[in-house]
Amino acid sequence: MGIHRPTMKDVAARAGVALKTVSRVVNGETGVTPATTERVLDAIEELGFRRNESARLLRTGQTATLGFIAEQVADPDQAALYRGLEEVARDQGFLLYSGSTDNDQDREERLALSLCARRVDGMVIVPTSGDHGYLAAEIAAGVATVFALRPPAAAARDEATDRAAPAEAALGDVVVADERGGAKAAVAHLIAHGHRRIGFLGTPGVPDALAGYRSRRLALGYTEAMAAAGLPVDQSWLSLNPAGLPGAGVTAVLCGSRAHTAQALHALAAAGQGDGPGGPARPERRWRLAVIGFGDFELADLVPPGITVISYDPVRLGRTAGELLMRRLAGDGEPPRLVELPVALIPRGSAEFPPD
Amino acid sequence: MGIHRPTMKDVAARAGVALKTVSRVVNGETGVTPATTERVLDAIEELGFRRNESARLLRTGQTATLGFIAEQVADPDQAALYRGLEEVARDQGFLLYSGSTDNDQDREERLALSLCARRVDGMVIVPTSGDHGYLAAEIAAGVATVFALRPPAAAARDEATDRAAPAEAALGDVVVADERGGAKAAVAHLIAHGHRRIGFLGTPGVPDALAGYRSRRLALGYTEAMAAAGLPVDQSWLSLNPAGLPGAGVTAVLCGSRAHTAQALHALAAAGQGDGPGGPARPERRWRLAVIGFGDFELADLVPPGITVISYDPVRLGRTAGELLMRRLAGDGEPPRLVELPVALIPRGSAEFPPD
DNA sequence: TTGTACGCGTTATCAC
DNA sequence: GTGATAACGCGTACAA
Repeated sequence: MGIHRPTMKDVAARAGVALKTVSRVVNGETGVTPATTERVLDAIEELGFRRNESARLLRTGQTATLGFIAEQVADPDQAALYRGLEEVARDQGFLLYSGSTDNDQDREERLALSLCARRVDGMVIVPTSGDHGYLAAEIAAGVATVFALRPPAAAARDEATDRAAPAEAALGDVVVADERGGAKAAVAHLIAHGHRRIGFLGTPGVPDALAGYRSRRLALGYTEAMAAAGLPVDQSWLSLNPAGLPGAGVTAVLCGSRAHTAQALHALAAAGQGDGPGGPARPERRWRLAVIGFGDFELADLVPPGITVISYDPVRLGRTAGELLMRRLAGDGEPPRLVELPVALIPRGSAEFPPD
Repeated sequence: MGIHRPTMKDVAARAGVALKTVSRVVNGETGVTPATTERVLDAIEELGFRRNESARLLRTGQTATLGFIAEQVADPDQAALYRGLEEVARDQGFLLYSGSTDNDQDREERLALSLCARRVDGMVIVPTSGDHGYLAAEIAAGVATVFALRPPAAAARDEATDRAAPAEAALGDVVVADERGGAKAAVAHLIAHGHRRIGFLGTPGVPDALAGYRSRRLALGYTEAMAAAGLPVDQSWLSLNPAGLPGAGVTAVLCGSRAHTAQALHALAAAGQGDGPGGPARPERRWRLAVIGFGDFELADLVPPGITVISYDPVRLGRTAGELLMRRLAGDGEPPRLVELPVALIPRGSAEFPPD
């Protein structure tokens, strides 16, 4: 509003000292008489002065600020990632800007450039699928950048060989979860329990969303694990329809996201004995299909028979991203790293039985 | 790093014009020859110039920045709240700082004052239970402030009469969910299904956490609803132990948080027929206790027999908070408002049957 | 111990 | 149309 916040100048005038003396007191520098200090502090108190950090940071050149750009900050995984990043930021005295792209490349670019215009020291970005060339100039100008949960321009990546395109690889560090390894472990788990006809429920065809990237990585691991076991894969198993699950000809299904897990469980519950979630007449017949989901969720152990999931630690992922950022800010000039965090299979019952 | 980002001065030198001309071009002001504009734009391109927003904002006085201070940003409710706030912020061209207090009053104060020192235009705060007098000076200086999910210094509130202490009420607008009304509706729902001995599982004794505040509000509504129905309340029903639930002498229980809902469900599953979540021998006997939770969660409909919850719309709550903030920034000088958003009972099965 | 002069990168007020 | 010059609120050399 029109209210004029007191500045150091005002404080100096009130205390009858020079600007620099106020600055000294505020910054706790030595070389000020206790008496003057007292006068300055009194003036600060009376005026309700609070140093304008923006002005200070303009002068000193560093902002002690990081940016977090997610596809959607409120998404459980990304919120947890944020949490890990915030831990690091807080410990190091950094403040955090945050924003969601909702999977819109223009929005990502606007957000990122806005943050750069405010001179954040670094950014953690959950990238959309688009091109990230617009960042090159900013990164070259010194804005440390870490990509999280997926690499930038994954479309340009050779996902089969897992080798990143050199240009994109040079943009910044990347921290991801090992979805591919997780899918392998899940399929191996199912095979160990006797399953042979295993399907995948996801959206590998959606290029733009984080969920699409994950689906592709999971599908890759799935395909590799099936091939390694010498099992044939019907192409329809890779494009399963939730509603048609019960008659899809598979005895087990790997779900690419929480949403897909929910869809599968709903479809199976509905197909059970037609009696809905109120409790089937023959509950032991309800779980003919083994289910493994990607992404843990609240009370997964209470959904009968307990939902087996592949999960990772998104908080740790965020912490790792933050630490990489800090290393860069400390002057680390090594080439960009790709960090792949392990995933874990959490068996709870929905995948620990043989096929019919 | 040591890299010198080009400034308007550099651009001016390169284009052979004055500083002000560059400023004019950058801001799209009228009165510049197309030829000069061209030269300036070329220089901008060649140098990779990007305006330093911090410097601009220092000069203009407004930062177009809001702050979001949560107990924990990654908490589902608060992440959703953030999302609603971000919608409003984005539409109005504001950037967002965010941070978590982890329920530590000092941390809240440090965060809030840091944001004020950076001259945010407004803040949305999920307050800790402590005193918020430290904010008075900032609010007086023009920082619009909205408290969300709980009022500041709830301890000083007369929770029985629901009247806020005047001093705290004057601090800023407040947006909360009507937990009290939700508890009333839940208890009435249970009574309508024939229940008479109804318990409450929560942590009303924890003063510091958001969960504690919610528990107290829910317990208040619970008590009122029981009294209104002329039903006696055994004091032990207000301090239930999850493990002792099956033998607590109640036929229904209202849970104060997702965590408590989970505890109750686990305890009941364990007590069921001793066969765990794998499926009870007599599933119809497993739900002797009616359960209503506060706070919806993923796949609540898949936990048999479907978990009935009281829920509200945290995204809407965040949007409301953002809109209140915008109204204040637009110059609204009305006395602080208390907005109470309605909650809804979502019946799914766990509370829709009579007592044994 | 304290103060002066200047610069950070931008916008705003005037002249020319 | 264009350009000096001051100003925003603060930090830093260097002088007093």
